[in-house]
Amino acid sequence: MRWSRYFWHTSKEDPADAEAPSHRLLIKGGFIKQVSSGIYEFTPPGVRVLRKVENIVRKEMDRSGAQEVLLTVLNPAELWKETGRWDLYGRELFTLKDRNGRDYCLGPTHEEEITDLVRSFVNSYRQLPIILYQIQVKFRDEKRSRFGLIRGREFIMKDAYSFDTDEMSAMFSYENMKFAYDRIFKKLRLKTLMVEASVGAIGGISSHEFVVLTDYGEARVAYCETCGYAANAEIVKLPKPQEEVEEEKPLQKVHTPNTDTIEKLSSYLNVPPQKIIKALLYIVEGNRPFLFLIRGDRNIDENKVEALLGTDNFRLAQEEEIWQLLRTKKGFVGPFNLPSHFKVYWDNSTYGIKNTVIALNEPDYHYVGANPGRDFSYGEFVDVCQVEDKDPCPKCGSPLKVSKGLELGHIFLLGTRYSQPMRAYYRDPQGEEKPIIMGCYGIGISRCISALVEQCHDDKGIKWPTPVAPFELDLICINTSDQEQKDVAEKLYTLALEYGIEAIYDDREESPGFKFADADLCGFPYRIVIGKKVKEGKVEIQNRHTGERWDADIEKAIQEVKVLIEEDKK
RNA sequence: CGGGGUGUAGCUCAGGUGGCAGAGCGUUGGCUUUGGGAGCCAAAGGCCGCAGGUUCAAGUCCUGCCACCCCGACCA
Repeated sequence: MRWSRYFWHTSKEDPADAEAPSHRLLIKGGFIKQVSSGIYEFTPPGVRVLRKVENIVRKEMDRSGAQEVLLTVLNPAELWKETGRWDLYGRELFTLKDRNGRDYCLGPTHEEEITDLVRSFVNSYRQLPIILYQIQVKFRDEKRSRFGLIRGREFIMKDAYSFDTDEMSAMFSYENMKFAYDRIFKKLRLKTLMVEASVGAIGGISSHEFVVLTDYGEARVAYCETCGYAANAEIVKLPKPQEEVEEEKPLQKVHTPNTDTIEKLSSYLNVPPQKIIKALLYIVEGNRPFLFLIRGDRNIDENKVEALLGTDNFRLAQEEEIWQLLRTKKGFVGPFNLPSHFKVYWDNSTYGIKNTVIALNEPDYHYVGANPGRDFSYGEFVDVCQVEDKDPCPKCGSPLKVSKGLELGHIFLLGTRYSQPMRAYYRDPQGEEKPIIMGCYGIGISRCISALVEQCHDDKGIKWPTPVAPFELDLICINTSDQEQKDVAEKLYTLALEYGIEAIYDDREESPGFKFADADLCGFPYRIVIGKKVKEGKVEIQNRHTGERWDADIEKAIQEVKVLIEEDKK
C-alpha cells in the first residue's frame, strides 16, 4: 500500500475527549472515528486490524469443530417473547417497529434466534452435539458507554452456542470452548486470566470469564499467586476471622456530634475504623428494611447482596427514611431496639470483634467498648463483604491480589434456560422427548482491539503484535526528492510484496520526523528506513517493540524482515 | 438514573467587568529544506451546540433543551 493514496489520517493532537490510552491512541492513530456516544466507525487500517482479530478467532473456532453461521441483526419480538426476555432485558434493548407496527429489536445477543434455528432442524439425539458460532455486530443501549471500543453500544462480537443431549456432553462442549479460548488469546498475544464467574440469577451451571488486568475494565478480579485460584471478586467468599483476644473494657455511651461517616467517627474518637461496626440500612423491594452490619474498614459488595436477597431491587435508605423508621440520623444507625419487621444480617467481618464502637439509634451518641454477648448479640451471619487485596484465598488461605479486569470472553453453561421455554427438544434413543442442553460463549472482538492497545503501547503510540498489526512493515524514504533513495524504496516495496509481506510504503511528501512519528503512533512492528546510507548499499531496519535498529544490505533487508515476521507469527 | 465537566475554524484551544471572531496545527498556492511531527510568504476557512429571554448591543448575562466526556449506580 502506498500511504499517499491510502485513506489513513492520523492526528498530531490528542483527541479532546478520550481518556483511556487505547481510546486515545486508536483515534489519534486514525483507526476508528466516533459517530455518537459508544458508536465508532472503522477506517481502512482499523478494518485491517479488525479482520485479523476476527480471522484468528474464526480459525480457532473452526479448529474446535464449531461451525460458522450468520444470524440477523433485526430480530422479531416474537422470539424474545417466547423466553420472556422482551420484557426482562429492559431498556438496554434497542427496539423499533416496522411499517406495519410489528415490534423488532436490534440483537444484543442471539440465544433466541440460534435456538429457533436449531429447533427447526434438530429432532434426534443423532444430530447432537453441535456448536454454532457467528461474528457479528451487536447492539446494547448501555446506560453508560465508555473508553472507546471498550464499552460501546454497537460492537462486534463472536458468539457461539453449544447444543448437547445431556449435561455430561454439555460439559465436554464447555471444556472444548475453554481450550479454544485459551488458544485464541494466546494467538492474539493477549495475556488473559481465566476466572470463575457468577452463574447469575438465571441459574446456569458453570461460568468463566477471560479477563485482562487493566485499570480500564469494569470487573474486579481476585487471584491467588500461590495456588492459582482466580475469580470475579463478587463470588469470592470471605470467612469469619479469628476472634480477637482482648480484655473487655466497660461499656460507655459517648457524645459523638457530627460523626456521620466512619472517617469522622474514627478521628473524633481516635479509634481505627476496623474497631467500629458500620450499620447500613437498605430498602428492599421498595418498603422492606434490611440492616447490614459490617466492620468499619470494609465495604459492602452489592453483587453479593443481590445474590443473597435474590433480587436487584434494593437501595440504601434515604436520610428521611432512616428518620421515619428509626428516629435517628445517618451515621447513628445500630442494631438496638429495632422494630420486629427489620431483617438484620451480620457480615462475617464483624465476628469476634472486641471493644468496638457501635451506634445505638440515638443521634449524636455511640457506644464505646461494646462487646458481643455482653452488650449486643449477633444474629444471622452472611458474607456481603467486598473482597480487598490481602484477603485470604478461599482455596489455600494465602493473601489474594485484587485488580481491575477487562472481560474479553465469557463462557456459560446455560442448561435449559432457552431450550425449555422455546421447546427445543430432541428424541433420545428410547424415543423420549427431552430439552437440549445449551451453552453460550462470547468474545468481544472490538473490545479485544482496545485490550491489545492497552497491553501494547508506550508514550509514542501503539506497538501492535505482528499477528494483528495493520501492516507488518513500514518503508520510509527519508528524502523523496533524492532519486537514488526513491528508486531503492520502490524496489524494496515491490520486493516486500513479492515476499508476501504486508507492507505500507510511506511515499508521502513529508519530513522524516513526521513519518517517524506516524510510524511510532501506528505501531508497525518493523520499519525499513531508506536514507543517505543507500550510497553505501545499506538501509536501516527498526523493531518497534524492542527499539532496536541496525543496518542491513539493501539486497538482504526484505528477506531479513520476512524471517523476523514469520518468527513472530509462529 | 444521580454527581461533575465541556460545547467557538477540519483538529487542539484562547476569548476579565457585554462593544469588529482569535491563535497554533492542518488545508490551498509559491519558494526553500530532507534522519525525529521543518522554515518563510500568501490565501481560504465561522449558525460561537440549539431555542427563547434581558439589552442600543450577547461568544460573553438569564432560562430551557440537546450533544459529548468523566465519576458513581447498572452491566446476558
